[in-house]
Amino acid sequence: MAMQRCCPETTVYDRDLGAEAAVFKALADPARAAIVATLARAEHEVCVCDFTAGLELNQSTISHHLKLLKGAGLVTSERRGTWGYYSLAPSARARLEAALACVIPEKLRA
Amino acid sequence: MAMQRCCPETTVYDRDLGAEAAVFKALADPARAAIVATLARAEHEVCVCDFTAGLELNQSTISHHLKLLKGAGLVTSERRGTWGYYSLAPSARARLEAALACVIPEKLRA
DNA sequence: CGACTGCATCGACAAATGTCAATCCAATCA
DNA sequence: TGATTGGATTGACATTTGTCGATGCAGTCG
Repeated sequence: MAMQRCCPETTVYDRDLGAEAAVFKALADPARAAIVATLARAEHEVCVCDFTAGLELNQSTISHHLKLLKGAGLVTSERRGTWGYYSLAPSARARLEAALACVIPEKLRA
Repeated sequence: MAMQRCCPETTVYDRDLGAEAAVFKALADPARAAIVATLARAEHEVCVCDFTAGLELNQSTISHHLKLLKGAGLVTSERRGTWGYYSLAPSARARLEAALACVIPEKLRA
């Protein structure tokens, strides 16, 4: 007797999700999530010194995380004089929502 | 002259975001994102063999990713006979939405 | 029973990641 | 000008991660 198929076969989602995965990766660290959460709640841009004061991490480590977030396009930075300021990128939430919608679309069974 | 403060100071978000970061980390890999995207679109559970056939990865690698996703609580698995089946966890989308809402709450300026 | 098959687990390994100390750079202050 | 300061960059290092090959195991077929 031939072995029955395991199940009605499913085609694996084949579009490349590298970009979506990259967006999630940007938030896949507690420190970076905290930075973004801070920016999202702030009424104005946030000085780097606030992060170095508030997070229990070395200054260079924080600088590194900020750089990653900026690379992911989730935050923007501006330099005024000696100080550096970071803000949530206007599109940040939309980008996250889009990535989520791509991986787990809202629609329930059609 | 005393150096003026850099800006109105901001308090860093202090709740631990380790759990939220972990959820994002689960999707922070293209292969895992593709697996979840497949499950989210499937009308029924998906056999492991569909993943090994559709993804260009070693069988053991796929098994590893499935394990991570299960550990993150995003998928559920069932074993029937020789075959293994995976489904999207019912709470998967809600968990992601909650994590997103925690990091970047919906509200705009109050 | 014995051969086979689907999937999980283990061991190994290269690559990526998070962290810190040290250094560098530009702007400010005295 | 020279000293100081905020923050970025570099180098080093331990840990984690993604991947594969080999092996193990339970269920199936003959």
